[in-house]
Amino acid sequence: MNTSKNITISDVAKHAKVSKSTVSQYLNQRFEYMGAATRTKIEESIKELGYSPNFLARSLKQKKTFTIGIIVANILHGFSTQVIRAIEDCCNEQDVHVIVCNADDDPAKEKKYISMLQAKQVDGFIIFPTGENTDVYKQVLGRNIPIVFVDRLIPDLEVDTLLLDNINASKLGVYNFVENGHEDIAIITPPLNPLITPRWERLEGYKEAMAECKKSYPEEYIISGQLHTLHDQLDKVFQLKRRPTAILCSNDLTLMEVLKYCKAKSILLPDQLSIIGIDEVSFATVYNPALSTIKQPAFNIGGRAAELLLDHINGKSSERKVYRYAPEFLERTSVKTL
Amino acid sequence: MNTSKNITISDVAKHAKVSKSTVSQYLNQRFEYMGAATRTKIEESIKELGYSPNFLARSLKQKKTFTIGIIVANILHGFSTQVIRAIEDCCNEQDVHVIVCNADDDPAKEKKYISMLQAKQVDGFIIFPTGENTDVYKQVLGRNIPIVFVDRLIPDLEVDTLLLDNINASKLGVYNFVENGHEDIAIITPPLNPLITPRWERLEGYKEAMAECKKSYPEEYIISGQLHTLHDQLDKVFQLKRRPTAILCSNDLTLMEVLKYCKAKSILLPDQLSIIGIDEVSFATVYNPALSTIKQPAFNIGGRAAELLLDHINGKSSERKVYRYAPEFLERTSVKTL
DNA sequence: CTGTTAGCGCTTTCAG
DNA sequence: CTGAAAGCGCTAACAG
Repeated sequence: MNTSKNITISDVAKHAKVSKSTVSQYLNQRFEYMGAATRTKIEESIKELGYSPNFLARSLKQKKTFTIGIIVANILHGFSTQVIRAIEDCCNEQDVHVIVCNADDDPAKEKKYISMLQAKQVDGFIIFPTGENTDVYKQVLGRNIPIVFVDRLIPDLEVDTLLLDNINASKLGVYNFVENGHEDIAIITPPLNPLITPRWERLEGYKEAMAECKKSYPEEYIISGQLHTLHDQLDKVFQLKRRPTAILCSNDLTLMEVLKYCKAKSILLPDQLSIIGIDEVSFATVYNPALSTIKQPAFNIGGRAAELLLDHINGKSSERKVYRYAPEFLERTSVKTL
Repeated sequence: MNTSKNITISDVAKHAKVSKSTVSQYLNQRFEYMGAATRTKIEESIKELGYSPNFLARSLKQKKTFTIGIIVANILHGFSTQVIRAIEDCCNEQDVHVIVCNADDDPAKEKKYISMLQAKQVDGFIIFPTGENTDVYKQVLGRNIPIVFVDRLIPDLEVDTLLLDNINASKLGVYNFVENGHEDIAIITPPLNPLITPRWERLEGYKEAMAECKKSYPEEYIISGQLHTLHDQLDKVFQLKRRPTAILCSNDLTLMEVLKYCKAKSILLPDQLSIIGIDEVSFATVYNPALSTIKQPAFNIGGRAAELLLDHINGKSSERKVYRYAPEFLERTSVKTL
């Protein structure tokens, strides 16, 4: 076993008294036309010298790095981390590496990361897009580097996109409230940026379901804004003479805000307020009361995203399309029957 | 802007009518002795051609990838993800990339990842070691690739190691129980693998604190085992005539198990059982009751780990040592005063 | 079945 | 201030 000095394929070749290319053949498992003796010689030399091949050099030559980049809009969402885990599992099986970057909902950061990863010659991208970098996505695609989008739709781009059936996710929530006798149902969501698909789709689903169920709601019932402003907004809603008896939380982060608020104001769940959250959270079952949630099939989404990307990378490409995933309602005990 | 074909430094050189090396100078910000005219010419050519440099080639030449690898024993611990976030923040500032691998508490997987990352020529490692790969760590060190360990001590290795003062973490918990009048205090921990520092140190802290406080405990109060066996073990403990009134959860995962158990058995917190968890959890403040926790300064640990590693990589090395971090007790309402 | 040769795209002396 | 040339470690024809 060597210390310090890097040992290369030539060293192995010399030691085994063969040429570099023969060693290279060996490394790439092309034993077919190789003498058994040669093979063992090389094997031994590699062991003795403690040689390990330099991926960089190989990648440079092959123009392929066996590495993909993931750019996630906001790593703080449980959904993102679950999807990432699934992608990693899938990629590891095929010995492809994954580099994860968190754009922090900042298009400038996203752009920077895309450039960095391109410079690193990643073979493809899985992106949870911030939405404001269509030109950058186009440029990547123009270089024939495949992309798969997750969670958000980007218009006018021929790219596979996987996301929740958000409309139905919200509907599931509203229906459950209605079935349990609720009339005054509010929704809470992060800022309604039109570029962020799930947000407005989930709101849309809420509106549609409310209409279908013939429930009216004052505009204050659409509680939306930066996380830290939500507390004050909730305050206002709860001072309305027509107080909501139920709130649909459009993601895990807003759910946390509602929980914090209720705790601070000693609002008893579910007696004084019923809640349902879109996105599964780790503590849903152990919370008091157990939280009813609408789960995204994060694992399936991540796995499929990885498969699709890997297929495109390997040329097993098919037509690009949008894949919608059905939400799953997990009924627990945070909705009171009125 | 080009499509498909890769454009290289030579293309830029040609377009700008200078030599490759001049362009290289430009890319590396060595403008000092460069004609202003040349500089603008190159700048424009780069823009026009949509050129972006190939990191791989540069890395191959410079024998430096500006990439570090993180190998985490188990990504499911909230602590791990927090530390990783801190490392990433620190590295991003210096434009170094991070590749994260999850060993899943499996030494074989850890070994495989270390090899892969070495092949990728990472400049250094931050490892949450599984503990059973000392020879591999040595081999890496032998190649002059720096390592920093986090969370777990590896004997006989001259490597910076950052971890919690586990003994005192447990003590903080026990003391708080005792101050609140508890006599029958148990601890719950994952399997007591002697190679996994925090586990036995936390148990040790429990024992010491109990001794200091002159509290006795039957051996059943040391509840330890794989997560899925904990439910049954808790059952046994609660059938003891001397039932514990308090449990110290030695990490976030065991805390979850206790919470699940209490929920299943309708054990009321904190009236029928007081609990404190080591490791902060996202829902600690919103839980009912709010959970008292002992927090690790994950952000500081991660940041410092990155700094130390980057220093070693850049040769600004100092003596290797063990850094201990003080735990922080966050008192909330999951401990009842008897 | 094995060796020779020519690069992959970039950096880096060293001349000019 | 700029260019020529060598080479990082590996792969891939193409001969032999």
